[in-house]
Amino acid sequence: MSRETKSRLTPTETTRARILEAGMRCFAREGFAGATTRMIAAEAGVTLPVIAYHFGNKEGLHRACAQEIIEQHRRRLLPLVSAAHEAANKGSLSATEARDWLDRILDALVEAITADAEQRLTTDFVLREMSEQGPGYALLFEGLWSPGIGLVADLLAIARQRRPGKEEERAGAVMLLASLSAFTTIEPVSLAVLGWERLDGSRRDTVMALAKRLLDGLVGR
Amino acid sequence: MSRETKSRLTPTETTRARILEAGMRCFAREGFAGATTRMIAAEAGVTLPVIAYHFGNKEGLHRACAQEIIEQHRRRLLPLVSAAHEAANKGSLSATEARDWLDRILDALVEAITADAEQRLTTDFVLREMSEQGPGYALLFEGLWSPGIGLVADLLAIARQRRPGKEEERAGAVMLLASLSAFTTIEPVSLAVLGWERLDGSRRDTVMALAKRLLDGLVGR
DNA sequence: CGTCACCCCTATCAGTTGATATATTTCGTG
DNA sequence: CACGAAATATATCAACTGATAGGGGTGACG
Repeated sequence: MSRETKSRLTPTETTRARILEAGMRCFAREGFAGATTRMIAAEAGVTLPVIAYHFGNKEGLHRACAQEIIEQHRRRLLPLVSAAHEAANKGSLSATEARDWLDRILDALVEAITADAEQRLTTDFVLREMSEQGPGYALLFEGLWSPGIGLVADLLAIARQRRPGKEEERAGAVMLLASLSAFTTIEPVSLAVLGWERLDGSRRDTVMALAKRLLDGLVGR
Repeated sequence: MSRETKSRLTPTETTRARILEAGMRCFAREGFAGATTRMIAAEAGVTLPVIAYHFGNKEGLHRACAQEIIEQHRRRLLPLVSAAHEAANKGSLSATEARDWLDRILDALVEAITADAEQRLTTDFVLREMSEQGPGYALLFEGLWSPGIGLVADLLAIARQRRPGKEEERAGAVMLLASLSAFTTIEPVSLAVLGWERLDGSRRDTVMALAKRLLDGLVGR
């Protein structure tokens, strides 16, 4: 379970890290059932049993990937999210300020979605897990998804000058974020519909503007 | 390929129909890769080779399911869709009329989403296929998805009093429909977030109202 | 130098899956 | 009833998957 080693980045740790990264890529691309342990091992440059040695089994690796993603996002998004959450909870947030927070969050999400494949790894992993609900689902739901929806819902409530906690706001938050799945889960389909090859510069702006208009509708302008 | 029999519903045809239905259920529930031919055969009450006898192989069955869905939807939605499409193409549609059509389409979609499991079969099948892009993908994309998006995009353009065909409207249509995936692809997740058990009466109204508000945002009220 | 824990590999297993060769049944038709 | 074609079942195959038993190499430490 705990793998504290005295010196950092021993050869063992780099092997473990390589497997973890290969697992992320494969799971994000193929899903838990679709990714084979041989595929992961090959991509990590190791042989099959090494995975079991470090992570127990395929499920263990999947959970470890989910945990890694949660910690990455905590490191990256914690300042943004905790500040917003704190302000929202204190009740010291005006409607327009809440709307600003929502804009910023949407910006960050569209940014994450339109990033290059390497950066989209975690996004793809998480969204795929929300559809499949594999071994890492519970971790991601509790550690990432549920709190994220909660934050957006609270901000929505403040922006609409209602008291938070209502189901309506949570459902709205869920649907708003789901609208972005057009360019994640079913991205190739959407790109084919639009005749786009990928989501570069000006097209990202288009998507961003559309997300803002959807938000407008939710907030009631 | 062609299986025209003179008399209707010969025992052979009912076997074929049972397999088709079992395939729909299994593919909708587990996806193309996840559903096993044995699972389908058992659910249809036949043995393995019968599937191959009627459909060639697993891929053939999957394509046949996709084809069946397309024809079902054509029969069911053709009056609605073709009337809307015709009106949209003739340019004889006012902005408010276009908005009415969009409302009606959203109603129908939310209705389809919140129906019981049996009725959601085709919806689940289609959406799963948009994510996985299995053997039946091309059929569903050309026969259902792409024209559907096109219709919504054209109506959106008219409702906004722009000329149709712009990428912006198509992207908006894609995102609007994707927002509904909150209660299809990732339905269990959303229900867990909301503390709901299922999407019954009043909750369906909530979702419907939210979809309308998202549409408001797209149209610009 | 010995040895012992740690790390990684080769080889192999049992279970599952899609497919099919072959046998049996069913049924219309003469 | 006879017979042949269509429809279904039995038995089996090769490929693949997750897992692991067992061996070898390496380095820290006495």
